[in-house]
Amino acid sequence: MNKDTLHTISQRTGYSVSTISRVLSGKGRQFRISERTIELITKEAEACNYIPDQIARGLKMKKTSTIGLTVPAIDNPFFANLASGLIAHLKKYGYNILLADTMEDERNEKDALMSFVARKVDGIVTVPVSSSPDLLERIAKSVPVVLIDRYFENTDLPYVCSDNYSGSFAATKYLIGKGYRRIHAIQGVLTSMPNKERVRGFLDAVASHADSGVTGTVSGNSFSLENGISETLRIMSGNDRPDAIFAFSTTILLGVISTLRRMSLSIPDDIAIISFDDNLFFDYMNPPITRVAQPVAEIGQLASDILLKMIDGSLERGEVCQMQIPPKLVHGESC
Amino acid sequence: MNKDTLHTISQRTGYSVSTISRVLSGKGRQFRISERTIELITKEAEACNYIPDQIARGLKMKKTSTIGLTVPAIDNPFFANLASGLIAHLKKYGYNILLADTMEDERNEKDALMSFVARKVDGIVTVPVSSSPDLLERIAKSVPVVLIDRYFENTDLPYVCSDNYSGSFAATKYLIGKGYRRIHAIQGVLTSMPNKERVRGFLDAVASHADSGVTGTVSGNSFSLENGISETLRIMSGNDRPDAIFAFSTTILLGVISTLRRMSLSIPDDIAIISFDDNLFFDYMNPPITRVAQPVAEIGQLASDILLKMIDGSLERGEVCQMQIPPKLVHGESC
DNA sequence: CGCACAATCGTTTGCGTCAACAATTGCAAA
DNA sequence: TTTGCAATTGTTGACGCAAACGATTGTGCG
Repeated sequence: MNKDTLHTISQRTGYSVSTISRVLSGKGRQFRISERTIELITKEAEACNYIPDQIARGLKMKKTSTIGLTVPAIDNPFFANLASGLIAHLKKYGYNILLADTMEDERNEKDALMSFVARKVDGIVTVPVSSSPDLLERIAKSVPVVLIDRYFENTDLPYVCSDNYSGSFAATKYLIGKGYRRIHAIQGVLTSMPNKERVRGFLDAVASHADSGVTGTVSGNSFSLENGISETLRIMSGNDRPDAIFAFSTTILLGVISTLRRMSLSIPDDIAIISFDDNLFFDYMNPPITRVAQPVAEIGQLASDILLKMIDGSLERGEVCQMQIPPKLVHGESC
Repeated sequence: MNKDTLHTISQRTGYSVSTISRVLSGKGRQFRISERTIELITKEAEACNYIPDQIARGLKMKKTSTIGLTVPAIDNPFFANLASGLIAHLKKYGYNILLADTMEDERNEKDALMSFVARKVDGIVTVPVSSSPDLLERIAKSVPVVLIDRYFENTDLPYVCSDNYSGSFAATKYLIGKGYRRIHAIQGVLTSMPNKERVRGFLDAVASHADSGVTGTVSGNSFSLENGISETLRIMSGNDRPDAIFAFSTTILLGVISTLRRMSLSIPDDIAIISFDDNLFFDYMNPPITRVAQPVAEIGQLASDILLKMIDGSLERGEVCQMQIPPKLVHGESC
């Protein structure tokens, strides 16, 4: 299979390589190759199962029909869903996906991005883990790049993410509206933009109800299960227990839940829970979790649309294109 | 960034393209290029941020350092975990991953595989969705291919999957040991090998206890939430309710759980639940789910090891290499 | 002083494809 | 008959890299 090249077909049919090339890339009519020849060549190509060598074609055309995608952890459902949407959407336009899992490691990220450049991908979609945009900005000069979920201040790199501020703000307002007064937020990586925005939204919402005695505290330092566990333990063993916990990620949430359960505290009777992110399982938990669901599909769709526009040139290279999509509050029974 | 080629560096340094090539691919010493020259060229390459064009290199070397991976649905945690393990493992050997999501569609699978071939991947790992091994067998003649999870009878295509029969058998035995007597299994896609094996294991286990009055029934036809819901409704509204349900996948399980909850039946008091597959969430459900956990990481590891051996030739092309890994019963509190 | 042979680097080709130029017909109009 | 032009197909480089094959020095030795 697939040992044939334009050359071998040329030999077998007697036509020149370029005629074969033209016919098989659908330009036969355009170059006025006779119907008879077209049919003959097409038949031969089908017979021997010819598949054009994309490597050779890529070298010549400087276009690989490949998009590089990096995510911090593909086994995180949020990123898996993102990848799923991106892959499906970009496939429609004939693109293949080179996927790299950076495992939240800056070095892996660098490796992956360099590899993408070396492989001449037509574009890059990335959920960056690095704290600096330097490398990405260098790369963006020669390849279209779109960031997702996490982004940087003071750069023009295009990005799409959910509006973490408003999502966090709305969730906190919701808790307050439900009557909760001592709310504690367990945050993730301090330096990441989404986390900063979530903290800001949380604190602003609390501040706007300060006169009704609402207090908000924040602690934690990682989007991990362990962080959820240790912070829950800490705050619940203090003498000023909160009456509601806001988990800034799914993993944190699981840590919170398992710890509360071990302490025999019931949700939402003893303490209310609300979380960021969404997951199929949330609706099947006991109780179902109220959460701020990020519009993953939409984010992926928008990001790829921007990328495609940058590739075909309909979006100026200099043009700043940064968008935040409002997340949705999904009601469970945990508050 | 990355506009330099061996040629431009050659012009700037005055050395020939081949000298540059040798130095930059680490063969300077081997070709007795002088230390001075090596250093000079290396410096220049670093200065201009030279990255070898992998497309051109691929064309010449007939090796792309790329592995193609197809999964039926990357947003399914089982496959996401699989991909995660594979990517991490293959990265160690310098391979990049072309990921295709076939969305359980045979045509997508064909597209993806053809694309892999055209892109001259060095190897293919696939969770096939097609019911016929024809295409894969054709491809396997020119590119190393390893199947995962699903496989075909009567082929020599190498595969790695969990031992569905023994897993299913053990789970059923466990239920019986716990005292359950009327067990119903909700199955997935009838034609898929894993499903067939699970059914066989289930029925064999039941049969081996037929004299103690154990009965086993099977129904359903898809690894989906809907199937879980409709089958649960059906069997629970009959006048011969089972006392235990065996869900053959996570999605089926969720359907079962939601339906039971809507019927206000409590687990495991009113009815016991056991499931195939594993998931982080299982431990945080209420109650935690007892399940047959497939050794995803191990499967991925083994599959890539086999693939690597096929690539470097240390595994004969003709040699049959098919392995089934025993899954583990993970105890929750749902039985 | 000439020659062998190491030490050091260069020339050229080809991987498979596409595309810019050419080339070859035939046939109608002048 | 010549000219012109449409209708067909061919030739010939790149693309950037690696490797096969050479080429040029210089040094030690007989």
